[in-house]
Amino acid sequence: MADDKATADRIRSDGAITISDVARLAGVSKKTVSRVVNNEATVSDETRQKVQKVIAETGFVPNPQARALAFRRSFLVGLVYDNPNPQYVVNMQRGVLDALDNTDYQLVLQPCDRNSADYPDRILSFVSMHRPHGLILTPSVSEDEALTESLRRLDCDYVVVASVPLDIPQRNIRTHDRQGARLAAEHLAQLGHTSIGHIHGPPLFRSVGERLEGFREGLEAHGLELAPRYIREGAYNFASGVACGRDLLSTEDRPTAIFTGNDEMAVGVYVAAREAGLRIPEDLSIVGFDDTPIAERIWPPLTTVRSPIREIGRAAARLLIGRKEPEFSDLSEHLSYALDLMTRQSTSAPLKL
Amino acid sequence: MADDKATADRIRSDGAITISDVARLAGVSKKTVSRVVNNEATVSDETRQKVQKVIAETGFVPNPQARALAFRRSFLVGLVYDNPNPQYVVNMQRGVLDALDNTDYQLVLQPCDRNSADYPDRILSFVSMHRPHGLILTPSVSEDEALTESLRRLDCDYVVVASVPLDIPQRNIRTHDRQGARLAAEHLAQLGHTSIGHIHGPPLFRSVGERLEGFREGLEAHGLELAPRYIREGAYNFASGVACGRDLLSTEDRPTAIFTGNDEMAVGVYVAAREAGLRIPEDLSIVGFDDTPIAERIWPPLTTVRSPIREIGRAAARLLIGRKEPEFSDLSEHLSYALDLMTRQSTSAPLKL
DNA sequence: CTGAAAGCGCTTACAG
DNA sequence: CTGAAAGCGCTTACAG
Repeated sequence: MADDKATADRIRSDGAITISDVARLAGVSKKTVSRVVNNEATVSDETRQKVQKVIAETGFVPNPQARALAFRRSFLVGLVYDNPNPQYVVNMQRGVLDALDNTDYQLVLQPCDRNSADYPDRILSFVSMHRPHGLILTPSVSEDEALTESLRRLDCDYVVVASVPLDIPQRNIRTHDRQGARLAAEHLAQLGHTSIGHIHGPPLFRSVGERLEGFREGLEAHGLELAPRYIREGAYNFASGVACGRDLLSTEDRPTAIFTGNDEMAVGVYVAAREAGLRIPEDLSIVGFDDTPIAERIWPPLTTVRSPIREIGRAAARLLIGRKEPEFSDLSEHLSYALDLMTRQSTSAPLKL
Repeated sequence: MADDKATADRIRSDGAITISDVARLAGVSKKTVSRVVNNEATVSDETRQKVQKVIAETGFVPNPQARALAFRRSFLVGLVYDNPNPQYVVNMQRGVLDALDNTDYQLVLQPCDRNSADYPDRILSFVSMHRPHGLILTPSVSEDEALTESLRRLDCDYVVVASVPLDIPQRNIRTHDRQGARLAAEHLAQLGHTSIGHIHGPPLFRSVGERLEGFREGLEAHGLELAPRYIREGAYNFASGVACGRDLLSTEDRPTAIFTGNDEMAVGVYVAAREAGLRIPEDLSIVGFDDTPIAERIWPPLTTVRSPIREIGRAAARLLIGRKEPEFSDLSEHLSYALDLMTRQSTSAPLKL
């Protein structure tokens, strides 16, 4: 009783309970409390329960800064991205935050630009300064094998999200862009299109090649060809969609359908079609990629390949933190994501069959 | 020489230079190095230069975890938001990241939901656990005075972004939503509209009242009235824009122009107009708010009030970290932001004058 | 203007 | 299975 009061008095006035308080209250050493907190096996059930009881009663939460200093590793998870599409970024963030919810980890943002002078250095200096628990790399940075090698050298854990197998499976969340693009091709082929164009993104993204090849394969499966004169290179943004769309639609034997590497460029093609006096889908069918919100809001609503970005972000974060947390360890079935085709009103059979 | 080698040998093999290394190499105490790093005044020029030279040569970067533990304050800046608009979120993030660039601070994301059961607690427990350098609060969380009071009690610094004066000026970045809405009203009045509707957002946001009142004031300045039967409450999202648009346009004496509280709802009104067989802008003029990317991508491009969100994010972060960094201290002229009207093709004179 | 000691709240390395 | 000591890399509080 008197003892309880005396110990209570020693608890700091700002209300923060420390490991020493818990140790004293439970009548064990700090090291034992540490063992319980870190879920180490070698603690007797009796001791563990005694400590857990005190932790629950006091509301003790270990100080992340102190743990980080001692562990030489912080509780930050870095999300590294160079995707110009805000919707992609937000969805990925949401997925990661879903997984980090109710854990000790915090999400810190690391946008980057592979063309910038300080490109890998900024990321690497974040890593060596802050020693994050790990990094989640999204395309196209995820495809920079020089970067991942540097991370390994710095002993920094990471997960890559990519459309191709890039790293050991335990570090790779795969999206089947090739298969998704094939769905787009089959859809257009089944509608009866034969003159079909494609606007792809910057070749820096490995997904660009995957989508192109998947699309080509899908057409070939229906005896169709993707003619080189119907292929254009865009920049994954709206303006390049407008420009490439104008270009493709200005030729005499223009395509009757266009598949774009993302929704942003598809929306650009809408503008080019309008300028050319072409109705969608009667005169021109359009298929996008990503299923971002604008796909549903624009008129006519855009047929597009759906990529479950939020789920992918969640899986990536779980994979990263799951290496230590046992409850997240069974992820084998989530390492790879198939894509769907969202069929809307921007596609129909071509008029001039 | 032999001495140099001996000291060099003592530097840890993982390449991390510590304050002790710098102190030894510069022939001063750790405390003096600490003074230089933290820009404290009471160091002689000679000593300061000696230390800075060693810091430059060794590439010493103070360990943020150790500093955080000793300072009882981390180098994290939390961005707290409950805005459902991804574009707003991304732009705000970009602005904050602009300001944090080349500083020691990292951005951590704290999305929240004021209707959730763990609403303020999750934020407060982040604060008491991670002791962030400060928080940036955006609408509508920024308007929760119970939250800011709790933050002050926890001795947590913060900056609020809001359309009304909410806190002491040193903690408040203001956006002049009222004035922006007035611009929208004047534009429609000058075009000759007299039956004008308004779809506002959830009253939880103070900006909703500001925009409504500013719009009303702008109309009244032109002798026009905002009739209660032309006012609807939306949810700041696409679906509610469609629903409120349908509702407003289904009446016999429907308005010839609609001002919506954000672009998302404006795009919803496009759908309702299309369903009702109304042409934009000939039969119906629409004005949005925010100037998000969709405003330029949709057809016809949307006239909307532009809010410089990225700049606001930058100013908020500079204000927060500027309390200590002298180079950011002159911010008086950036504490308040006027809005512009982006006039595009969704507005014109009404047909039935 | 400068420094030696103690401390921030944890974990590691070691011992038993 | 458990603990005492030392250490992580800084800053605070104090002394001079």
